[in-house]
Amino acid sequence: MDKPNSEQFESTEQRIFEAAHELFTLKGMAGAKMQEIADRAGINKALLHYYYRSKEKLFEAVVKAVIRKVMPKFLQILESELPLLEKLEHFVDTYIDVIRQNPFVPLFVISEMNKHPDRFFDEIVPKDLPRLDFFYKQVEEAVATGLIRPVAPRHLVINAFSLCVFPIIARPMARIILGISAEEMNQFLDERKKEVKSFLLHAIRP
Amino acid sequence: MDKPNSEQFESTEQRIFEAAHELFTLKGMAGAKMQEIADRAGINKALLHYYYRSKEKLFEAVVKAVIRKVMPKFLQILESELPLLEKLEHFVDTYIDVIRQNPFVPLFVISEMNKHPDRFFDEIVPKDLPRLDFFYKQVEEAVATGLIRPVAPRHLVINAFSLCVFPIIARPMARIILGISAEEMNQFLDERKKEVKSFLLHAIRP
DNA sequence: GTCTATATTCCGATAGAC
DNA sequence: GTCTATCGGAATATAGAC
Repeated sequence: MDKPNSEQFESTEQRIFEAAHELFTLKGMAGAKMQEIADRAGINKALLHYYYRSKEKLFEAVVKAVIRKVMPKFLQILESELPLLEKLEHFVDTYIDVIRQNPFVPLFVISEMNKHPDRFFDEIVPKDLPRLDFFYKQVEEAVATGLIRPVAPRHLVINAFSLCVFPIIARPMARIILGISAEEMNQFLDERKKEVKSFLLHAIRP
Repeated sequence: MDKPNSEQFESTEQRIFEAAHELFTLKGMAGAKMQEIADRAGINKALLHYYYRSKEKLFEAVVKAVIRKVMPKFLQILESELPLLEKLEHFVDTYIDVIRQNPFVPLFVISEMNKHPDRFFDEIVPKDLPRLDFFYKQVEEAVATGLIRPVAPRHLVINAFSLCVFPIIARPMARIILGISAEEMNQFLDERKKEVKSFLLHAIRP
């Protein structure tokens, strides 16, 4: 269907996007160069401008896609119909899995959000993001019935995110803090799902 | 003692360093420009090269200073002689305070560590960093005496760091997750010290 | 030590042939 | 749609006067 180039199963535009995604998440907006992106996509620099008008636009496209893909996913888990404790376990399991597979994405998003906070709130974050109303209600009910001790629902959410994300995005720093080898660090992260679930559930038990 | 310039109480070299510190932590190596740094230091671009040979060297100086100043500080708290539970509370209190005053430093360190992990382990991280041997022993004893439930000491350390650091460095993201205003986010972070301490201590109680 | 002026390299963007 | 060639500006770095 396409040009008979050996590896050209995806469209050029798609290949550009993927190369840009990889390099932007790795090096940030200023650090990634158009030439590099073109090289990785296996095309010429001029084509970048043909498909996306400017570096700025290309960057925006990547940021927007990442945000719109990642953010709703985890909020939806929290808003699902699962019972509270299973839900928290499910959240930890899937979240840690996804982040370990894409370790640079969260740090990229956090960095860029800090550099241009206004842009994100005005343009990039989808207006229809799930809110956590159901989750909050579920927590309050669990407190009322004595299933868990009294906890502030918002802090519980952020605690769950923190415990999952931080050790992975700050992996080299964690290695230094713990004073362990790369090998041991891998093992440490392998234990992480079990440990975080245990920690979370113990923290909120009555 | 110096030139009688109105604001020149610190040496030029120092002013350059501080300007560089500010801009590098804010924008990263690629994002900060030499011209900007010179402007903020109130001197000429050429002087940057007189004191520090290149942008690369200036950047290294900043990174090295930040790491060597910040990292030992918190490890020392964990290695202090305080009883375990008070120590954890003290750690949370001071750590959250410091990070809220310098919200960009941890993210900067984490980002740069991810970009050049080897450099850090080889050159930048001080060889005499405190190790957490005493802390680990203290945790094991607390488990043995029944003061706390059985927990993996390393995960406890990283959990404490995660809960303190993440919400502050990922502040805009946290705002989006929680769907709250800037005002409410401030209040949320004000509650944070209390909530983290409570969460940590509940998580490890027998 | 500090400045102005300039060299040099790099990078984003465009023109124009195919 | 894709390429080569090139422009124009920005950023790092140096030369040289004071």
